[in-house]
Amino acid sequence: MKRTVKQNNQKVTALEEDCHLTLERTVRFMRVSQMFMPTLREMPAEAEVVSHQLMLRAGLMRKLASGIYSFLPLGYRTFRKIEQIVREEMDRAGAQELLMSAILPAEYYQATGRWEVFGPDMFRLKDRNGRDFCLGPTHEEIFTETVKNEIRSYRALPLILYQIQTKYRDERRPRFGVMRSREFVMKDAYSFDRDEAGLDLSYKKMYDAYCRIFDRCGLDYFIVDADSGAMGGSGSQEFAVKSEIGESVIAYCDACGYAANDEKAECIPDVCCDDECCMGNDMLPVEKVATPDVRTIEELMDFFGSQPCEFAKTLIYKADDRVVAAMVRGDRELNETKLQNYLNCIELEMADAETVKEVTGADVGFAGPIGLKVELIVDLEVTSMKNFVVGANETGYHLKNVNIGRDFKASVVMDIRKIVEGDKCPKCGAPVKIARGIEVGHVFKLGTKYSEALGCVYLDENGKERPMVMGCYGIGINRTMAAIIEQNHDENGIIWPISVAPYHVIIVPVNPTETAQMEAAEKIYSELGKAGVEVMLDDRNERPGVKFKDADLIGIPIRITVGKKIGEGIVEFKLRKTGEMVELSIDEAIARAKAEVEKGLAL
RNA sequence: CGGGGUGUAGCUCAGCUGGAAGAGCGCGUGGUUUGGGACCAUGAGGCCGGAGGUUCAAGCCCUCUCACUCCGACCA
Repeated sequence: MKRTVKQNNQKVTALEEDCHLTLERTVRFMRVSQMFMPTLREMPAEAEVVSHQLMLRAGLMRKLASGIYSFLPLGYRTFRKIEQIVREEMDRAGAQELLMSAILPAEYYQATGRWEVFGPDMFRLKDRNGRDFCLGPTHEEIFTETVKNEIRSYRALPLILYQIQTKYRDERRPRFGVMRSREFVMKDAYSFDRDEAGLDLSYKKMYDAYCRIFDRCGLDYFIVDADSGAMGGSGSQEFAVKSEIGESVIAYCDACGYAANDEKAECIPDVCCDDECCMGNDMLPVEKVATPDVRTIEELMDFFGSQPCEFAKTLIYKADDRVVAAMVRGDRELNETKLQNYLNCIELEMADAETVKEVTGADVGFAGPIGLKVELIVDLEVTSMKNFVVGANETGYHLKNVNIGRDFKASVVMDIRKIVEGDKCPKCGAPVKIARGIEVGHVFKLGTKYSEALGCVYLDENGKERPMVMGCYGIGINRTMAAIIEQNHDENGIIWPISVAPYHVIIVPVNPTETAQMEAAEKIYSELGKAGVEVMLDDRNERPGVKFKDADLIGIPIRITVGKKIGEGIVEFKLRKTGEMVELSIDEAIARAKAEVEKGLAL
């Protein structure tokens, strides 16, 4: 058999494109009277955010322990549909699915040092022989190891592998139901390329697949530049669903489309206020001012009667084993991620009072740059300030008219502040806005961090050994599900997009004791099901109000109500999303339902 | 990991100054109902989170502990 060198931009035939594998096998009929669907009338006390409340109320899931949930039939159907969308789009992008174990031996993590880095966030256990294992919090090491063991030649690259697997992280504070849980399902993909150019192609494929996935899920999302954090690597973007309850803070620009999360967002230095204190003034002589009990910026403002931007604050940090100082304008916040990246440390925290005293010789609140013995990282913006106030490194005193360059020197000047609403966009200069988002997906260019640590190498055309260039790509399935609910609900319950709805249609006979109504309902039920529509029949002997409330709560996109007008052959057709309701003949209702479902799945 | 809050029926919660464990909803049974979470009758359901202590007497007071939850810190 002739061996061919795979290209990252390989061509596939139209037939292959059409027939990309789908594993979907779905029950299409469901009688509500038979269903395990424990809906709750009242709001569960433990739930704070809407998605969490609705997932419990609609009987999608139940809690087993803090941050650990079981999915019930209705919830699991949607869960699997999201998985399936992810699967289809990964397959379409040429990634290959496999499944790694959830329980993993410690040695792989020890090899990259992450056995220690993860710390208590990792669920650890021992086998009967006392060997260390963990429940996998992420799988970079295992994928890398697997590929390392099997791939030798550049001919086998590029390669993208993925799995949809349960992950375990012993979060310090599980929150918001499934949004931050200790057990969750993640799609994680890993790309292996010969070089950076190959990585760029693989990354782009995954990026495009992600856009399709979140579009199909009906989500409104940002794609933002992100910090690659402990993952290491050269570039990273986050897919964040717009939501007030999101834990990612995003700076974005309507003018040019720039978006970055707040850890990453680059800050353009602002000239602090007006010409009064900044522009063209000569440097004034330094003055020492007694400022007893004046420590915070607010107190300083009162004391000096001036603007916060006429101060610079000096923050003392502990970075692993060393102590450093960081300086930002008085009204700014330090971006710890930026500082941490520069310092290349694992732990970064504000120094305790004792350390501050040791380093500055003064109590907390009087730290300043002059005479400090430790490394001093100064924010870019400070360099444009003149004659400003700093701590004197002496309890009870500040210094006035201090100037960088003349009075003290920075070890390094760089952007270390946090972006705020109204700052200049780093791309185009327009004022940026700040929003919150739920991180549902993340793509990273890892580079060779893991392949080098684990010896995942290949032989190139010249027989030379080179580390594979890797990328990794995650999507939180549970979190995506919750995010869809956050963006698609009203006061009555969930409003599923058709693409992920547990069933497409629910048929509600108003009075199940009326044979005419039941017969018509049964007919619609069987015809829709035969046509491939997923359909529920609410055949419970309940009052109509109960059935309507449940139908709304569980968010079935299309409701067909069979009531009194069945004598005239008329039923009611209602869309959950718009509330639009029309009276149609049975056949028209069936046709309309089929059309709506087709439209909803077309994306 | 720090700071708060809450643990009483399946769910949501009340329970006064320490003195016989309650309501609404849900559930079983019989009946009446049937267009937005019905009504009547009747019934089942409790280690008052756990342990210790104070007291003649503890759901209630004290100590410890566990769980859940919120805020913060932390978080590929």
